Amino acid sequence: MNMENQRKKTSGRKKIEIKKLDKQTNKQVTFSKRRQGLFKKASELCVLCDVHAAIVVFSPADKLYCFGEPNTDAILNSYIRGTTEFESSKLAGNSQNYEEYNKQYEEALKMLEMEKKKLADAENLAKFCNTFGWWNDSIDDMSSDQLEQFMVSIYELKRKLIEKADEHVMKLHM
Amino acid sequence: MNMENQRKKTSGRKKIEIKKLDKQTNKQVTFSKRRQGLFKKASELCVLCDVHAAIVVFSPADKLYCFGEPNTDAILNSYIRGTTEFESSKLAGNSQNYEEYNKQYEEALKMLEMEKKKLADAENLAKFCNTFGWWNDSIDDMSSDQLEQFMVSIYELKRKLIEKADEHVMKLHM
DNA sequence: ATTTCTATTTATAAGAA
DNA sequence: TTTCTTATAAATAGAAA
Repeated sequence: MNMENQRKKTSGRKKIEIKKLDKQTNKQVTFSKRRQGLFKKASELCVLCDVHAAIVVFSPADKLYCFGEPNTDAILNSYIRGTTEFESSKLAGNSQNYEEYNKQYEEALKMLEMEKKKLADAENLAKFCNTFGWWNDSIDDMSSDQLEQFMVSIYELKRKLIEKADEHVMKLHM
Repeated sequence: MNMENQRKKTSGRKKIEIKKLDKQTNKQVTFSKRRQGLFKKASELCVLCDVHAAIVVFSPADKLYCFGEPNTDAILNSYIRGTTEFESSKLAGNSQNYEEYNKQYEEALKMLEMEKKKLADAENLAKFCNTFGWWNDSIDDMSSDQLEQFMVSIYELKRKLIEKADEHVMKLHM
């Protein structure tokens, strides 16, 4: 390549901020290009992953463009009915707007599970205590054997809990 | 950087043919990545060109993912009606889906709150037990996490204690 | 299922047609 | 509105985590 007199034909791609484009013409061109890119990406996704998808876009001039694999209507029908071939219960997220919401929900569920697990442990301890009737009778009434066994068991449990505590970092109310 | 012994950490991106991926795991990963990319592109398109769009995709596991600007239902509604007006969706199916979803979330939150309350109670019990030396080892030197685990585990004990403990016994210790 | 890392492959902003 | 060119910005395949 003649570096000496080979001027760059273009300034090349420039970084742009993702915000509403001002110039109408530029907006049109960008829409055209990016819509093509979007549909291409969608197509590749469908082929590569063997999945169905549909896209509906309205141009700046309110013209409708759509993509569908196998076809737009089929996909949208599935979505709208939320059933047929696809169960609505498999809904992973209703839209990008719900994503944050969804995350919160998942988070809440996760924490709930952890709490349940903790309570399950407590339940085991309770059963253990019931076995020795500690709460029905007075400690004074326990035989020395029973008492000793009880304490040993409590120690064991406590040790396990301490070990386990290292795995969990719950700061729910700390 | 040491060029001599600085091995490339990855082979880098490879060109791939756009055809159905065979390996299930790879398909899953690719789907996740490309779906994100697709939604991002859609989002950028909507912002840059100030337009509306919606995407519906079913994952390899038949989970539904969707994107919508301003929201999926509105766009699809417009598409179906063949109009450019963006009315709020009146599609019962989806409304129900959302409501059901919302209900589940609220439910989860409510239960989480209850669990939190229980833990708070357990904490009080732990302090109580410690105060009266019910445990041979002091729990003072337990880390907060350990302590919490411990407290959770004796939650059930506390409940039974409150239910069955003799007022007299309690007063003896107090 | 989502995400990290990084070498490469792709997509594209500009400018002009 | 879509296309061409090209320098550069972005997306992402592969391997793990």
